[in-house]
Amino acid sequence: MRKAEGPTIIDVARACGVAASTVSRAFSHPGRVNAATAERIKQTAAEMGYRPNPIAKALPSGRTLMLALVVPDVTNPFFSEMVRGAERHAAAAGYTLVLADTEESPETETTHLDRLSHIVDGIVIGTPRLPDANLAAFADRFPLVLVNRESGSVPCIVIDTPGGMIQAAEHLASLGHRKVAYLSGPRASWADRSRWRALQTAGRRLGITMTRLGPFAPTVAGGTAAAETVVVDGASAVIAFNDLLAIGTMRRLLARGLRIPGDVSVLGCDDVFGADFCHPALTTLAAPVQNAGRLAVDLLLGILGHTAARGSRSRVALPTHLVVRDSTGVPG
Amino acid sequence: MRKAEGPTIIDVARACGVAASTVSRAFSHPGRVNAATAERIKQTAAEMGYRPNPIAKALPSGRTLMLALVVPDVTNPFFSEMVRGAERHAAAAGYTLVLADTEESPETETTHLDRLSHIVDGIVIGTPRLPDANLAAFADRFPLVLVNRESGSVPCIVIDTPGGMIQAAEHLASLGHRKVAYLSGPRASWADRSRWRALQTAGRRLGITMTRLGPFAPTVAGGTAAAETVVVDGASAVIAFNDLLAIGTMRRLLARGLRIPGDVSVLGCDDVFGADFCHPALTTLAAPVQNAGRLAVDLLLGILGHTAARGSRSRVALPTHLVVRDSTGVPG
DNA sequence: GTGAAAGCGCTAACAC
DNA sequence: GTGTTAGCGCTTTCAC
Repeated sequence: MRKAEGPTIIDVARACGVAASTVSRAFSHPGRVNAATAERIKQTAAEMGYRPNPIAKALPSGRTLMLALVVPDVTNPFFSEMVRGAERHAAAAGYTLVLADTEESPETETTHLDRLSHIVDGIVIGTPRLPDANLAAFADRFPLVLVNRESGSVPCIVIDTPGGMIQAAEHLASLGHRKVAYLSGPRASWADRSRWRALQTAGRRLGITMTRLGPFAPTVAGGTAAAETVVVDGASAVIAFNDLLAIGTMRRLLARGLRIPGDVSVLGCDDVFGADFCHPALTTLAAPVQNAGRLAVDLLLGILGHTAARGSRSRVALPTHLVVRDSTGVPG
Repeated sequence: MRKAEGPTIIDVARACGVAASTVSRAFSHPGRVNAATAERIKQTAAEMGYRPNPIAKALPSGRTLMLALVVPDVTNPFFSEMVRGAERHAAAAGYTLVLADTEESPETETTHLDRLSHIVDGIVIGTPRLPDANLAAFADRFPLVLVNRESGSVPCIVIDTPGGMIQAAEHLASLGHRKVAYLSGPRASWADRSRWRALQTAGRRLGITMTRLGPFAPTVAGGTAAAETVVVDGASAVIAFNDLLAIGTMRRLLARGLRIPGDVSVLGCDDVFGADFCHPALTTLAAPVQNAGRLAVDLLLGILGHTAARGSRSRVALPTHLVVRDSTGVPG
């Protein structure tokens, strides 16, 4: 913004021969003002090119009509999808979206949360790395919605990957795998813990030996280290924390001369951009990420008192489904 | 934000036995206040947990310390990279980044620009779809920086893809290709026009027959249509507007039983996420996108009068380089 | 060097 | 219904 911009509410008021407050009402509470004058005001306001100043509006009302989305890594397609879902829904509701990237650091996460809380009306935070205590404390004094993380009674949108993990394990079991490795992601990640827990349970039930390898960086680059560990471990199939890690692992495995799925079957999580055109095409547990972003904003708007959703359940679980492609097959 | 939050400047002033204006100065213009009192003020402010209110600060100053980045598609990895570069640099300079997705629509672009101009101090817009006239008019009354688009004297960061196109054409010529097709992107795109122009020139010089196919959607999905056209056209090599289109084209070509690069060589632009692990790995013209995002913010900050860069050239061209992988080879 | 006071553009009681 | 009058929290002359 720049000083001395367009006309203010006062200029419009003067032009219409009414008080500034009437102009304000004409816009904010039409109905509390004579229909005819309201129309006349809007008319001249439009002619004068009057545009309400969001900042000035925010000061007394305490609401900026801005929402923030905090993610650990914008370049990760998983989060790009989330950003899109959130941005779309926010824009549709008349909100502006502020984006913050924590680059996987809990400290940056705190800093951003702190700064943003004075600027926006509410925050959606994707796969937070902060401890439960901090999250709870923050949510206590500020509208907050978590995505892909459960923490006390803080409202959240979770993707039921743990549930899907069972399906994934069954898929591998049916192909004949008896020794499966889980390539874990960030230790601070709630998603990682819950996935591993689900996998352990499924393994026991299906008679599969489950081992947990890692942690590895949840990126394509992280797959290099993961692949080495896989070779040593000797599992006939691996389930990666996410698709990026799975893709990176495949690349390295292939480079080391192993066949996929012949020697090792690889299964990812999320079905992000790239999972279908990598080589071999990745079998993965598809997550409705964009939808998660959208619903998170929806939940937040509900908390802010905009939607009928007010007071409804504050934990939404989204189903996943297994997409079988070419990276999994019978062992040997 | 929420009403009745923490302590205000007045509370701090009272606690220190000074005037509110002194507290204000202690933060905004230290030096214009006694060093000792300034220290005492900051001390107690910290103790009381005082946090300056950005909104209140923005009203009189007219500066919100927010910047906006407007892109046509956040889920496109090309723009995710740009977002990251911009976000990082903005955050480092103490600015908050607002993100807007136009979803390839010029109308939405206008709407966003309009809305944002009242909220942020400056705007970076990636590969705008708006006509030059609109862009110029807007830039005239508001700090604006273009990325990947040149328009009159509006400050911009351009990636020298046209220059790189020559290199790409030479690469194909040296492999023996004599008939090359350009798979074009959005017609409203400046990048598309300049790439095609460079290609025509290079084609003439190298004795290559260049044909322009399309336009196609600059996405993986857009590649399906492109591939069909390529088959009909009969070119031995294609250069796609971007990597996504190239990847989509390869998928479809492969599905139709053609060999790459045997039957058709495919060359992309940008070297985005996925270009290295798609199949076959894509030969592409690498663009320093993240850097472009960073520099765009830098240029904008310069315009806002923050950096020494003030008054320096307002058009920065970034070099590209060809990354040869497996999707190009000798024809036949 | 510091205090008092007048806004920034808009909203929200509270009168009339 | 509409005008008047305070602010929202901070910055910024302008005195002293």
